[in-house]
Amino acid sequence: MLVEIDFNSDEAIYIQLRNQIFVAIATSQLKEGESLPSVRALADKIGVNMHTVNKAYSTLRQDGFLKVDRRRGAVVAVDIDKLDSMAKMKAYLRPLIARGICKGLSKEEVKGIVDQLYEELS
Amino acid sequence: MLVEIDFNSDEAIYIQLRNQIFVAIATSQLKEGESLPSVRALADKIGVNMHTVNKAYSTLRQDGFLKVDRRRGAVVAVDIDKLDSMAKMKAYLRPLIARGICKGLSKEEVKGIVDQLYEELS
DNA sequence: ATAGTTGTTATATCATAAGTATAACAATTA
DNA sequence: TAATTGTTATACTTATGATATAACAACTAT
Repeated sequence: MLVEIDFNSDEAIYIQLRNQIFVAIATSQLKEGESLPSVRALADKIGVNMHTVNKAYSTLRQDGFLKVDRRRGAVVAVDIDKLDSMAKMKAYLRPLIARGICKGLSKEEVKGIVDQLYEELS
Repeated sequence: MLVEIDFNSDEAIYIQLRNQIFVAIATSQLKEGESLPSVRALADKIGVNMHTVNKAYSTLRQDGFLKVDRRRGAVVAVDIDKLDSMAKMKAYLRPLIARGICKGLSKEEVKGIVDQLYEELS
């Protein structure tokens, strides 16, 4: 699993890290049951503080993407709650779609992008 | 144009404001060429500082949603750049779609939500 | 048993961003 | 002339992100 952090980005490091773990799980680079690097190891690898990685792991655990196994560390364990996931997706999507409509993007164009991303991330 | 700010939200006030203006423009509650409330008036109405509203207006201007006419104040003027808008939409969407795939959402389910939002926001 | 590693928690510090508070400016409007 | 427009400047407080040590209980390996 490769990690690329942009230190000049306006996006928080732990958010960048979380997003890349999303992508890694979606693309099965990280599979269910697989262990993630330890917070200290990953922090050392990408050159950030331990707590920054820990924050990413903590939010991922709270949002049902990881579980902590005392023996194996942080383990990919996706908690499936379809209704909740649909509701969150809709909430996250609303301002984005509104923005797109303002800019004249058609429903078909947006759905085309969704298709591209599913192709890219599945 | 009604504005609702959640002061307990983790989302910045000027971001909440910007998102609601996205929705207002998309739903034609705010039409092309129409004037927005003055920064002072809107700030007073929703109970925040003038500069918070000004920051929302400034980012909207920078991103091509408003223009400033000295005579009429902040005016809705959407700058259409299809390629740029598509690229931004894809960039914003990527981590969201990755998240959805992790949670087992199908391409059809996501596109269904897009349909709902276009219905709701057009 | 000892030493090391796991995630986690607790403080503390620093830098940046968000939000507030006044004040002023040039341009426009009534 | 007086008031309002967006904008800029300065200063302050608060919240958050990131870093830095340090420690803890639970587990692993030697």
